[in-house]
Amino acid sequence: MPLNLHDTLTRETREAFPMDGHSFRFYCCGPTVYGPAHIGNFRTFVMQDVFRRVLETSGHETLHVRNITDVDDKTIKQSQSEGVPLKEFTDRWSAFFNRDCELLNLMTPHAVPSAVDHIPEQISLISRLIEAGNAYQADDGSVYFKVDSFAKYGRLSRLADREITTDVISRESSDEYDRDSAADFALWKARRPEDGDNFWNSPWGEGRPGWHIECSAMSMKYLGESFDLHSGGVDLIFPHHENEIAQSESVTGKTFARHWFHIAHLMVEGKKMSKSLGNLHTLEDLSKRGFKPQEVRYVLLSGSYRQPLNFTFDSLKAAQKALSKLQSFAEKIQFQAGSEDSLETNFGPFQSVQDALLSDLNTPEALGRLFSLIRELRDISDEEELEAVRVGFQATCDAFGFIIDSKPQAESAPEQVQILAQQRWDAKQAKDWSTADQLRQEILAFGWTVKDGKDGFVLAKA
RNA sequence: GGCGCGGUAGCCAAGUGGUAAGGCCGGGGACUGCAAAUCCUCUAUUCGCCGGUUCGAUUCCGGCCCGCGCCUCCA
Repeated sequence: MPLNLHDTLTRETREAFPMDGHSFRFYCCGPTVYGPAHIGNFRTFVMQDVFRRVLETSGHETLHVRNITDVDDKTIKQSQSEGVPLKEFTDRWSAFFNRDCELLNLMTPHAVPSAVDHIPEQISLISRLIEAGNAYQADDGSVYFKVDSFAKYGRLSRLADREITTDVISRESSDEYDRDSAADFALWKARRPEDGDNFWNSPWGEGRPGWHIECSAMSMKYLGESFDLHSGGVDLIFPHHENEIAQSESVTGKTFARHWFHIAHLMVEGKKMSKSLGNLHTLEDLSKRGFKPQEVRYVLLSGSYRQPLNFTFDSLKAAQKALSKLQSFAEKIQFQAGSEDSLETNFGPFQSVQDALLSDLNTPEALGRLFSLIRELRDISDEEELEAVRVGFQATCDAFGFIIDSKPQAESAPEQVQILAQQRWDAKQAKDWSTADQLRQEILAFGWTVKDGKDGFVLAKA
């Protein structure tokens, strides 16, 4: 069964398949590294990760590229205000981003190119655009893409016939760059005093690349002039992806990306995330509030990627419970998580879960089926059947990117607490209930709680 | 104004032209010295409002109300 995925360009759900019949090549617009990424950003990256996982658990090979945007107005301004060189600044936030990705169990892309590391490639692309008559240098030294030169401009966003509103005109007049038409966008930005040391030499003088050109240059370098799929948040449809198509196809004359995959935004408590509302959560913030990255991942997968998803603390708590339910199931079937070096492809009894994922990455439907199946499969005792359940559960966890293990790493309690807990257990074995209860209170005073099992106790933070 | 999306139980959220998945919360039960965990079970005569098409619509069409996104560098 193939993976069917909605395509923004055609507005149809189409089969996503590798054009070379072998490896699925796709590009994801990565973060601008000027601060910590928030969970809205990660909704996009988590969905892209699941997309890759669904391909790989279906037996496809992938070639996954995700860039780092490390030069733009924000990175420059922010690094300057901190008095740090741009590279040092962006390296720091790139590392921070990578750490968050690891915490969320995102598979590492096969290539993670950065804009600053690909200045020559971008310059080369711009040169070709000028030669082909699709770009021009304005009086201020900047180079712009001539939107009128690309007939298909606006096809992706369907904004081709949009009117120039007063809003746009006022922005244009306050723009510090000169261009022929308000729709034209910068490929190369001439050096300005406020850019400081952050400029590079080019055939058009000192300056820096515009935003859109980096993704064209890097995607084509690593994936070829024509590749299988391009992805990002919905906000990138216009102008970013529209501009990438114009630049790339003007140069190559070939279809840039065959499939466009866009992820809807995350809302927080029914509202758009914004700094002013104070609802821009990061993994670090949520961790301080006691929530684990995997729980965040679960919430991000609990809604359809094509619809805005409402993030609430209630849903985060629901995710905790739901995951512990999977944990219980894993313990019941004595599941041991395998290595993630290669993903399991045999879903077996969990086939219907994979089917839901293959149906336009319907993660909520897939989760629904997973929980229904768990109820049915938990009482299987035949060892052969049980093994098939374990394998299928592995494939399921691999597809969602969940790490479930039947042996949870218990937080090690202070020695004092462990001694008390052992004493309590001994008292309990001696049926000395009053001593046992008293010790439970003492343990609680240390912030720990005891859970009894058949053969012993487990300590957990209260 | 232009383009686009959505309104499903207390919350999150799927889905279908044929009579509403799943998770959380809540109720009941089993188990349990206590506690927790775990398991079983129950909970929308109804899918924003009003019309239309149809044997039948939450699902298709039209109108209305409400919310949201994008409209030049925000995932």
